[in-house]
Amino acid sequence: MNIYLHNTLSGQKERFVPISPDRVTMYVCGPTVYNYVHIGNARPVVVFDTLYRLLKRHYPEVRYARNITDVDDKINKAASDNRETICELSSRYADAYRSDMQALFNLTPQFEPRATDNIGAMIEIITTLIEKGHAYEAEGHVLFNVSTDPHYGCLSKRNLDDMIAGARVEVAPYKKNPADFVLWKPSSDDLPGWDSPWGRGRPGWHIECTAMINAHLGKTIDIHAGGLDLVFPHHENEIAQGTCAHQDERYVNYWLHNGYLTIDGEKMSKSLGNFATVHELLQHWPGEVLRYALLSAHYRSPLDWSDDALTQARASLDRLYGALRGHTPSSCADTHATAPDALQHPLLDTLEQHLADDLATPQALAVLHQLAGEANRSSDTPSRTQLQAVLASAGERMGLLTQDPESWFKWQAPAARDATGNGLDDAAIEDLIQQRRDARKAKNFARSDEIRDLLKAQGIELEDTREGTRWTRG
RNA sequence: GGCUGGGUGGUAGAGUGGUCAUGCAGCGGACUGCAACUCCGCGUACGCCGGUUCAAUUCCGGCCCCAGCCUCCA
Repeated sequence: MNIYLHNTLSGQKERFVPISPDRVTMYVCGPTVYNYVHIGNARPVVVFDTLYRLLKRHYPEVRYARNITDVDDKINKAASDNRETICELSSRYADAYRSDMQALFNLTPQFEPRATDNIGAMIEIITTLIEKGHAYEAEGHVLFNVSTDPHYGCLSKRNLDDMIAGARVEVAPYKKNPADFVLWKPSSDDLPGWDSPWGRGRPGWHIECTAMINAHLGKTIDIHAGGLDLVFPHHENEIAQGTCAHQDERYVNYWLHNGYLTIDGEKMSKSLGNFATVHELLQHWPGEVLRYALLSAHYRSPLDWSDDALTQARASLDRLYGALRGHTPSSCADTHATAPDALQHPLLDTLEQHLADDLATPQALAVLHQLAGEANRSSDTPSRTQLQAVLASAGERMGLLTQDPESWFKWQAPAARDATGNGLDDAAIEDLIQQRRDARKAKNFARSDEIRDLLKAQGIELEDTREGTRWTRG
């Protein structure tokens, strides 16, 4: 099966052909850790985690790196505002980021490089760039000279003249060209800094990714992904550095960019302040609902984030998990990722084809619902069990449906749990259900309904089945 | 000003030159002590104006509107 990906470089969907058939290299731009990440920051992680899962099924090895930027002026400012050290602050939010991403059912990449662990590699590249005449030193800074790169602008499809005409480029007096960007800048004593040939200083934003890619994945990699807002200037500058440092060797073959999350049609961003953090959302919603919502639109389209979208995502997952009820997930669920032939069903191939077609997740989700319908309709137990296994495996390809269905239905929001006295615990619920069962046996339906209404007032929904009464926390 | 995307039914969101997306919500029916779950059935859409065509939501042209990038942002 061929995999097709939309490459920002060509503006077209292309067949994916890795440099080596045995090993795919992939790098996703991670966050700057000066705060909790918002759900928009999680979109590329979830989307490209889905790509990672797809690639793992088709290639023997996928080397996946997702960086953490832990040196940045925003971090310096936040730490100073909080009166804590830069290291304390960045470590805390890096940990929060990892746990947030895990809560969204993202697999952990092989490499999670931190900028501050790779300063040496950055200094090396900067030195090379100076030697080759692509960078110059000025007033303690080292700048990349964009006019030495004839291809500058190839990713974002713009030329230098346009950018200068835009007149929004910061024009520092020491720049040869207004579009030149900083590779290294001086640090005063109160700021984090490292010794370098150009004095004590710290790296500019763009150089870290290039250095870490070179260090962990190689000079030329297959896939580099991130949010649309990184196309310019971040990735454009990376290409300039990466190719100029290596004799014009290609830096990245496939550039992938996800669209924005919006709120009321407006881009969610830290600077606008219209964001919801993953940390906060997880107090009210299961992580899987957030993941489903993020996958419900194609990754390159804008996706409007709202409570209604989350409510719909949850209802959709209720349906899918409802079809899985009574099915015990296999103890080694992740074998599905490496053994795609373990289960056979035409819809599994359909699902795989959708995912291989530039991550058509909305269509893939539709396949999940088709499978759920088939499972619900099947009357005999063996075929139902088989369909449930297929559905679970299909869901797992997208990082969904990996939980025990009963746990899904009994999930209680941390926010509700903390508000004591509000939520009934599981034992109290089971006890009331037992009382209701007795009442029903005695045909005391008034009492039975009374208990059901009482539970409903607490957000607990009951379902009477042949095997007994199930309940769901609404 | 330059450059990108996009406008689909109540809603979210795919897709296609002439037959079905799918979910949620809604309506009718079956099931149920009554419900819930589930199943069966139902609905209507493609920004505006032209053009090409036997046929356009889908192709072409124009227009309107929206979002984004050009500055830190996934």
